[in-house]
Amino acid sequence: MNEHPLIARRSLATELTGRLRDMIVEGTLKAGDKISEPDLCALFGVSRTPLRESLKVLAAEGLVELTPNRGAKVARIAPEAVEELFPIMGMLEALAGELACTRLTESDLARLETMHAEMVGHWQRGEWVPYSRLNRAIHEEIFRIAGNATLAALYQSLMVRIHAVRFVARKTPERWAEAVEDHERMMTALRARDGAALSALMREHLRHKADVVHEALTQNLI
Amino acid sequence: MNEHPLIARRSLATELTGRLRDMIVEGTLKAGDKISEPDLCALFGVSRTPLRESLKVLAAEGLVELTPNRGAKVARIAPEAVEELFPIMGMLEALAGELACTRLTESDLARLETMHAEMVGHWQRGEWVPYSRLNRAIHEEIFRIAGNATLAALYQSLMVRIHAVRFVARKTPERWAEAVEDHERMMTALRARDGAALSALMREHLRHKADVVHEALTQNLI
DNA sequence: GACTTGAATTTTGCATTCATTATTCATTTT
DNA sequence: AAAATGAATAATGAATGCAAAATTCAAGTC
Repeated sequence: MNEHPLIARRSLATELTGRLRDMIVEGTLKAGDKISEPDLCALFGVSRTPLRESLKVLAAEGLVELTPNRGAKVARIAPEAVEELFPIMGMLEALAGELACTRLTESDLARLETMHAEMVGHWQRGEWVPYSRLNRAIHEEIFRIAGNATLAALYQSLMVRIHAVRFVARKTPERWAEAVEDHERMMTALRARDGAALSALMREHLRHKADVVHEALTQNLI
Repeated sequence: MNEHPLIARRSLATELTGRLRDMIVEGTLKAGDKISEPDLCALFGVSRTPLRESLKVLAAEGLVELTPNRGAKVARIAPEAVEELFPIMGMLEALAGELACTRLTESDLARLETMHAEMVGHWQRGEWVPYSRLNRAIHEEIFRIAGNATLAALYQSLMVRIHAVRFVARKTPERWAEAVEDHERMMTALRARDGAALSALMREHLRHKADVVHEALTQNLI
């Protein structure tokens, strides 16, 4: 059925919003950077109208700061804001875990087991980048299994806001081991389909993550 | 100090965003309504540029649906989306309650006691509108006490999304009594500064609220 | 009479233009 | 020389203009 999917048509503003969001998240545009409308217009070859529309959207998302008559800057996330976000994200992860337990199929579990094993392998070999990627993928998979699209989208949007601290969060060996240990416990709870336990574990896992970031933020400022 | 506060300057787009959001939340613009750019421009006496910017922002907030080349409609919230939102809001309320318990001062508690007593009075006299207003105020107060601005803002933005169901949620006498009972228990937990208990209660309270809405949605469609 | 077809009209997306507000930089003043 | 003033320049905010797309509606076909 529906062999010919709708031809996706995006407005320039929508396209720009995505590209700029990527540039901010990937660090091409750094926190605090002034965003010059003329420069970006030249870069993308569009006029100011769609660019300004997308800047307004990014401002609503909290990625850009708009000051009247003074233009746009890439939002500089305050350490306090990060510390406010982590408990929230912890709760969302907890909910995701709880829901995931109620809907988990055998194939879901098998997939998670594979991903988990692979992630642990990367940890054992000290491969930070692929470890991070799988870590992220596992969390996303749990949200997918949870089956609450609004929840997943909300988590995603909060995750984007703290993009700046991703690089800061270089874990010490102890912290890294702690994170892997958290994941081991999470897998145990998943196998038992113990929603309450998984929920609590995921919240604790996020609390640990918050600690890591807090340490990084208080030691060497970004 | 600072007798002359900064003169707040808002762009037309910002002003429009606020006004349109109010119109949608208050029901002046109803869910599913087509939003005609020329009409609204005439209504507010502005050109299309700032109006379009504000529509883009409202679309990002989920209040408006924009279809390429086909204009804007007031977003029609799907029952599934409502059911996805309630567990999320429940978690956020739970977090707010937990945090509030750790920061609650005597004067905070006194204020909540007053509000609660007044709200119960309205319930006893069957005064729905002032009851609702105080109910809302109490929840907002708990978020204020929690001291996490990001959390409060997030809750607020989700609350706005389900504006449409506010009117549906005409409680039956039993449901109304249940809600008041929930609030009684919440006050008890607050007095004892029992964060875990309050957290659980607030989540349950939201679950009840979700039930009321679910009943309304399945019986008579909006 | 219901269903197409296609021109006329309206609406939308984007570029351009104009007015207003910042910013920069040279000049003057202390 | 440092600070203050003001002209020149650049950037932003908003309106207008224009091309492309969608909608409307009347005429034609089955």
